[in-house]
Amino acid sequence: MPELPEVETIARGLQTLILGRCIARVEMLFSGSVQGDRRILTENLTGQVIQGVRRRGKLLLFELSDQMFLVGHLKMTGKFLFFPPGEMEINTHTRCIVHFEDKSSLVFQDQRKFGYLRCMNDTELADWPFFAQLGPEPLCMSEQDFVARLHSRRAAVKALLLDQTCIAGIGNIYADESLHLAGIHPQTQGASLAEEKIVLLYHSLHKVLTRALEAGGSSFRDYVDGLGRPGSYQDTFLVYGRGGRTCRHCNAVLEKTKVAGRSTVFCPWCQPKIS
DNA sequence: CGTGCGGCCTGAATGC
DNA sequence: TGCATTCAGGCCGCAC
Repeated sequence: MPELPEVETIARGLQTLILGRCIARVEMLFSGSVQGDRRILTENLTGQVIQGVRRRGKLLLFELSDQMFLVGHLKMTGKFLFFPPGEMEINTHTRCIVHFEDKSSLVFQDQRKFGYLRCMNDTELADWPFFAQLGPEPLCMSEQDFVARLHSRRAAVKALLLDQTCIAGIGNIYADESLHLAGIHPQTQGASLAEEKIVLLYHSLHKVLTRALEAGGSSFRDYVDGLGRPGSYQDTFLVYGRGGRTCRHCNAVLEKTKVAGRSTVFCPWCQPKIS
């Protein structure tokens, strides 16, 4: 499930691979993977040149000519794969192929069909509610802003980390990992957290995201970057996917519960209920 | 408005 | 063995 570090790794990798390439044709193999007008994607992109590949939250933004953007959300199983000329491989999960003029290609695969592509200009992008309502980037926001956003809410702190309008880019893996590092119980209400605890969480989140970026992301299930390479941060998971096993810090048995409808693992000793 | 939960989708893992 | 159930999870839409 690609979160901030994975999507950032994909964006950086694809940037070097497809910058300046000109789109010859966009081929949709499954129309359900397009949001909005499908014809814009298949008809209006021909001749457009890739000007940049960026990330905002978990969104991948391909910047094109004429203030146009090809926007992609990978959700859980989405992948963007680049293939040099003559090397393209497609399978039953291939949803869309962007053919470039030099015969190289960018393929969108998505087993569970949750992910999507959409094409829009800069104004439409800015007016798109999901994009407009995204919270700040965790690696760019200030400590004070982070404290203010969590301290003013009554929901469970884990639900707040997952709320993309509160903070953008965090998913289940990095929520659990950063809460563990900060020693905070995932069910704790934002408003009842001591300010110094929220500051600690801010720095823990920074640490976890930075290390995950250095590791090229996490490949717990099937994440790979634009060249099909997995990340390695899953080797250092402290809690995610480790329910029932022992805490690497104190040897207590890690508990598995549900918070905000998501499977949640935490250490009952390192992350006590009252913080 | 803030919060919580079901549904979407597929395939791997588990249960009987 | 074979069938049925459970689980994973980002985000939308709905109910309270």
